[in-house]
Amino acid sequence: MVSHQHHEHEGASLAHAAQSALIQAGEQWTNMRADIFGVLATFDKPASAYDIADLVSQKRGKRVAPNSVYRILDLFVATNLARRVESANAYLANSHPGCLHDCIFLICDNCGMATHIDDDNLTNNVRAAAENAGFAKVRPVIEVRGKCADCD
Amino acid sequence: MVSHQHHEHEGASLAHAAQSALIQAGEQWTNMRADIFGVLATFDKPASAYDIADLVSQKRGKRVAPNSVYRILDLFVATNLARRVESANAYLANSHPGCLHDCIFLICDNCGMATHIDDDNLTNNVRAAAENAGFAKVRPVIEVRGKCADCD
DNA sequence: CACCAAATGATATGTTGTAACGTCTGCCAA
DNA sequence: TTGGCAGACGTTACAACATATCATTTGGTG
Repeated sequence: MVSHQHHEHEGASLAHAAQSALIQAGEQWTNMRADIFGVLATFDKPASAYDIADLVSQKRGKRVAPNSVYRILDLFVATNLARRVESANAYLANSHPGCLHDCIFLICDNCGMATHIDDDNLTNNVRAAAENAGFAKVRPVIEVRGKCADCD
Repeated sequence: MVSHQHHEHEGASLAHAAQSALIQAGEQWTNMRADIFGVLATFDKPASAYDIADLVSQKRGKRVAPNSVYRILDLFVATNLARRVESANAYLANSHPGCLHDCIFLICDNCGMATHIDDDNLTNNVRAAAENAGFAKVRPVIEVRGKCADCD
């Protein structure tokens, strides 16, 4: 297996890394974006845009509409600050923004908890298989549903 | 790569194989189920439950509610007659019902066309990686978004 | 200041999915 | 025969997820 070294951030360190990555991408780190990233990062399971909208609304004492949240989540996904979990219609903060590669998500059907694996070898094989079949600009979506160790 | 041989059905042959598989599973092959499978099988791209509801309604000259379609699609997925494409919130007929294994779907972002690859080697590696991380009863979701050969 | 671009707000609506309960039909046992 | 049960399907309502459109605010720049 191809070894791959990187830092897993959390808390303030993660927010700071996200801020750097976003600015690096030529985008602004606004208060709204900071709040949304902050809320997203508190989840250990995929968060829906509506969940986030509710919490950010509380935090600000003023309603923030889902569409504003979607806009910013889309930006986060585009800039690799967050990932969309397709099988959950929800989002996760990327624990290593700025480090570009495919992730494999594991989501527990019972408690909803999500974790991720990085295995470039595996994801590259999926990419290769798709390209072999004539696909280009491929974006692998690799998620595994099941029971986590705690719920098993 | 582990070689894997099976028959790819289409048209009436596919419907017949689906019927056999469903009965094999101890379920009934009703007119409604036949109609829904029939419509689903005409698509070469993932079909939403609402798409199917519309077409089946036409075919029967009587409104069939999405609700009913979902019930039957869930049954089809459980019995391996159909697959859910998570990244499209839609469904595909399984071209080899009765043959149980993980599929890798390729979906074109441009035209929506979907195809699938069977690579047991690859899917088993994904399973193994998840089990290694403490997950049980794993169900891999492997989809690749990109541009198909025609749209490239 | 006047202007512009980017970010966010507000409102409406479209799409996907589920819950709850009613009806129909076929079967079987009393 | 009749009563009761189970499975399939119908009907209605609603919840959850997502996008479109246009208005307003904000901060920089000539």
